[in-house]
Amino acid sequence: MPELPEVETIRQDLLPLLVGKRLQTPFRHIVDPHHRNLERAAGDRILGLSRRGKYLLADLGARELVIHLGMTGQLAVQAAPPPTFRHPCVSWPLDDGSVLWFNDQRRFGWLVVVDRGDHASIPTLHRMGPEPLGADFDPESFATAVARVRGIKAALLSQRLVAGVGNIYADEALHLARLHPGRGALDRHEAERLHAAIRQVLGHGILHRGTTFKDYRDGMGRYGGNQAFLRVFDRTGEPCPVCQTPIVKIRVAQRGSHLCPTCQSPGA
DNA sequence: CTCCCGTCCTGTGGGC
DNA sequence: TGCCCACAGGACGGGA
Repeated sequence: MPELPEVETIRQDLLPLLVGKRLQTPFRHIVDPHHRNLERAAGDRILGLSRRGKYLLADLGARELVIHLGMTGQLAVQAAPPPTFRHPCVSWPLDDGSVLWFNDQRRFGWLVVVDRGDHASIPTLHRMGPEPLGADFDPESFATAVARVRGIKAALLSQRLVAGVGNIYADEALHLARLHPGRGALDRHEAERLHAAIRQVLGHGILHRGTTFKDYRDGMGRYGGNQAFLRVFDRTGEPCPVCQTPIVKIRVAQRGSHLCPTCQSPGA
């Protein structure tokens, strides 16, 4: 499940392989409504590769290629398809003989060409909250926002309070901030703890080149390294790194949620 | 408008 | 051993 650190790692890997190259006619290996208007970008040159939350944005000048990797999406830029790409969805030749390969086992990923900056057809991107590692993700605005929420984990996953947090880093940040995922409105101190925790877990995730829980690979097909540093995610029954209480897994916001029942008591 | 929940998809693993 | 089914989850969209 690529979240902000994984997508940022892929962006850094692919940037030098894509910028300056011209997209040719894409080949669709499968029919999927998640892959929209790709033919519109045939002939466009890739001018830049940026990231917004979990979305990759390839700047095509008048247009933009928007990529969301979903659960299992993988990208590679090379002449032949990586042998591990057993579910190829789109292969997109570039003008230097290399190919942008998109592989997606569970097909929750999105590939969409839009007019540059026109995100109206992509609701989550359109309403995306501030970049967590940017200056406009400030504690004051965040505290105001989380003072109104019904469930803090659902709010984090919505992308509207802050960009790029998914299930893994939500659990990690909530544990670091000592907040139960089912908590409602947060007070000022709690909000400041969570704000700092989000920055820390995402920053460390990038430094470790992402978390490979199962499927994630970087832009060169390599595993991430952050899984060795996870505090609670997928550590059910293992001791809390703070107090040694066994980590439990519960359902919050329709998602599996890992937490320490001592550090993250529901009432605190 | 917001909130909640079903839907999409396939590999995996537990139960029998 | 082999089969079946529940489960995993990001974003969307329909209904309340």
